[in-house]
Amino acid sequence: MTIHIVDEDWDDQPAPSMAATGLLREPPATPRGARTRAALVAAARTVFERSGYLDARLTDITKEANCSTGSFYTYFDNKEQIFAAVLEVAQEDMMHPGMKRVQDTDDPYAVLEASNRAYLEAYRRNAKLMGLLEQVAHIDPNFAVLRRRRADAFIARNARGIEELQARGIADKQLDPVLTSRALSGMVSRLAYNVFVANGVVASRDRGDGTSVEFEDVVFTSTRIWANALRFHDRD
Amino acid sequence: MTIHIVDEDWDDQPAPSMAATGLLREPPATPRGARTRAALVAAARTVFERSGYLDARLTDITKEANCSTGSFYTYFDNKEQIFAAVLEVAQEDMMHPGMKRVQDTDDPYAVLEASNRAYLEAYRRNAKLMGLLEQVAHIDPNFAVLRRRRADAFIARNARGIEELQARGIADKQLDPVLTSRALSGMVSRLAYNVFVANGVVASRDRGDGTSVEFEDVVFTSTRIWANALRFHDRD
Amino acid sequence: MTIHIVDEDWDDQPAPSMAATGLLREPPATPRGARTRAALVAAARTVFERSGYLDARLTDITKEANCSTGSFYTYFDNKEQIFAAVLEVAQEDMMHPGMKRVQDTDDPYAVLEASNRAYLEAYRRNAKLMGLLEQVAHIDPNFAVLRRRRADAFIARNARGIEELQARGIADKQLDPVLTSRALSGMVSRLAYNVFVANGVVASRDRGDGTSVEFEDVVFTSTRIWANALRFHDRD
Amino acid sequence: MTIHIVDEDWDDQPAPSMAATGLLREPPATPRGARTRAALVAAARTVFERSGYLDARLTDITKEANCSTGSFYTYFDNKEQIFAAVLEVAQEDMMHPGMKRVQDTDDPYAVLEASNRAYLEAYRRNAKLMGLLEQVAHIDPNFAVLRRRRADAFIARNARGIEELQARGIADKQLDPVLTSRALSGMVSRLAYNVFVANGVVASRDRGDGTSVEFEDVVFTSTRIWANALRFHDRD
DNA sequence: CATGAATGAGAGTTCATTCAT
DNA sequence: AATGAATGAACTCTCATTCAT
Repeated sequence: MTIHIVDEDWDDQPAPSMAATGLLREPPATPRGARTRAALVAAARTVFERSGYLDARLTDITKEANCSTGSFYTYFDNKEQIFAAVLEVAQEDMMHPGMKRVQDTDDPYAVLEASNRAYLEAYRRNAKLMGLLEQVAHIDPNFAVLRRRRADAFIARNARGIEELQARGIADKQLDPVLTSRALSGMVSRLAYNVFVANGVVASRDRGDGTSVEFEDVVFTSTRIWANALRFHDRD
Repeated sequence: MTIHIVDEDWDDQPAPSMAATGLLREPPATPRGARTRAALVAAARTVFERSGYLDARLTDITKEANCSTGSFYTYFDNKEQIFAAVLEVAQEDMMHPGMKRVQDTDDPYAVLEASNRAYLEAYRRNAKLMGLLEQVAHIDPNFAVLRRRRADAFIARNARGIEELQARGIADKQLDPVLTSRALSGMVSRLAYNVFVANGVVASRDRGDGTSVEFEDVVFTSTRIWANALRFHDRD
Repeated sequence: MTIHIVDEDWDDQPAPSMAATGLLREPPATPRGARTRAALVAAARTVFERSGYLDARLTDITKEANCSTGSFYTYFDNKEQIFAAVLEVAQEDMMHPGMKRVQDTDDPYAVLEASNRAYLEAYRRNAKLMGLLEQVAHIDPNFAVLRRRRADAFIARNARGIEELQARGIADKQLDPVLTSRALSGMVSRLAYNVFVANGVVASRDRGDGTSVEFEDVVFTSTRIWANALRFHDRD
Repeated sequence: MTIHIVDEDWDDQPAPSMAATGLLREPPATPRGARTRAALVAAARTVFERSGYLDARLTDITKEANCSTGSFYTYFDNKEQIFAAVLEVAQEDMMHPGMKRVQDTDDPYAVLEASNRAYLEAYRRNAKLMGLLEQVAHIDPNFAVLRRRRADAFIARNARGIEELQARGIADKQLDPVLTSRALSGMVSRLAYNVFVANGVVASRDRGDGTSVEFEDVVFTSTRIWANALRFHDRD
């Protein structure tokens, strides 16, 4: 079975992703240029994660990269574009999280679980950046579109997975596959955001309690809700 | 049964709401003052919904309200504070959406559905504002906290509902009530956002397809997923 | 002998003083008015002493006086004018410090000392206000003139005293009476400022040592320097 | 002998001077930058002397320096900081007034006189700026502290001089060295202020008389009062 | 006389972007 | 390619003063 649960935010189709953000420039010609560009992107990630997208000033980035203001414009047009470049780099890790796909089993629950775990691990690993993307998607329509595109691709695929399961009599036939896919995919990514991002940003300053949730609990609950929602158990 | 499905964003406990944003000033002493203040809040909502939080200039608001910049500062300290006031006003509508609570039935499914429908209707009615809140919560930590607080109250309540159902043998006992509540509440509010807000913002400019989702489908799917996830049907 | 050492800042000729600051308005007609005006002046002193002249906002004063902004303009034209009114009131105390004039003695040193002590006591008593006047005289030319006029009157009188002593062979005849009067009067008022005002404002935040000077030491040193400078001792 | 009469305002210990105002930024990297910065400082001095500290607008300064508002902030944080820079430059001249120190003589009176003359000449040369500093010290606590620190260093040194003279039997032993140093140092600087600054500011608009004091008279009187106060003459 | 809302010119400050070196 | 100074439009916020009630 091919269900790849989840992910409104990332897919592994690199093609459309950056087209959305618009035309990264052609790569630097000289190795020196490549080095500078890379330094800028790395610095940008650092600064964005430290200060947030809005508060990051271009000069913060160039300072962090040990280069001049002018050099920035040799490689990027503006903040938006370098943020896209940061995403580009991180995408690698989000996309190929090295999850040993549980392909050998036919147990849908096991597949679901593996998929969720892989996603949540990647999310946790890139939590700061995911938070950033969330922020930026709410600020810059271009990134909202980007985010949306990726999500839609995922949703579509999961929707096909659901359909398949329905056809095989394993999943609740009353559910609309697309809408259900949207709902459940969104559920996991939102939960990931709440647990891995917001807990760090919001909760820490606000709560005294130990509301930290165990990672395995998140995996288990996400998976079980998916499975329940689709009524896997009814097979039995 | 007392489950009041969902809502990460609003609850009907007025107390903590504005305390978070801090101290609205004492209300105007004269009717004239009250009128001006109200005009400003209304203008603010208009401008915010038109331009978004970040692009809204204070002068846009005063212009819209037909008053001077100075008057703005008679009633508010800054953009943040007037946004809180806008929320304050809208809260009313979100809180008491006039849902005829299905109290006469003991059917958990019916209760769930009524609750979801009421929530989704209110969300749709205030879609622009909800989108705004989402944006601002990602920009201003104060509003992130505000949003979080409200959500937590809701989640806690729904968690108790779930526990109760578990005790009565109606709901899947394997699920952690709090985490499940978080996941499912988040699912509905995220879905609402995607359907009522993002579709307007993102889709319109980007999609040619008729991705508009029928309202009733959203109600049905949300409810069914909730019910399935908790395994209501197992009773039968 | 008639020497009345010191004071660049105050004299007992009330007449010219306020003319300089310009026309306090005619006093309120009704007793209620008088009360409001008095409240404003008292409040102004409080606020000025708390925040300094520049940082004192008119609304701070009216708030402190429990009256409306509008009322302020019933009695004063602006901040300058109410400050003049504050000075007017305090002048009383600076002018008639209840010093039992040592008239019965012919010992110039004793007279000097009594005069200095009386001045320094009054200065210390009104230290905050004196500091304020110093500040304002450096900001508003009108008050610089006011201050100058008062000082000049004093200097002139002391100059006459010095002349007299020179004539009697008690004081150094090489000294120009007016310039000497200026120098020595200025010395005492500056010392008073440094000890009673600046020590509180500047030193406290900056020094850990106990640089507080004993009041009697100030009296003694001032007096002895005056006496030495004029060469009283040469008589012996 | 080592007495270096007077000066509450300036000393030649460069160390603590600017530390007080805090952290001038690192100097411009290019000559062009250095030119702009210098132009700004010069313009600032002009504008400050023309309009006073309070009335000087940042745009007045940039206009005078023929540069944009932005450039100002390339080199300074605010008005306070550029004022410190103006002082920094002028300090040079106040510190090393080219006074041919009368080192060859052991006559305390001659030393005193030379010292006073040098100080008063420097004061007169920088009269406008000294008036400015006086004003600013009464407005901005940072500069009050700065002024105080410098004065204290001077006072301490002169106090040691007085002590030495007392030990050698040349100066009145009844006087407390520190307090006396304070009083007499203050006397000269205040006199200088009155004669060189206030006469220009206040008198011009207010007096018709020819109150202009001869420079040599000021030197003579200051010196003689110092000498008398310490009872140099008693040696004879 | 008292009230307090309304006014609006004008100040400081930020920072993305340009461009001469 | 790299530098970093220069730019200036744009924005927020203050507060003395006015005036209708």
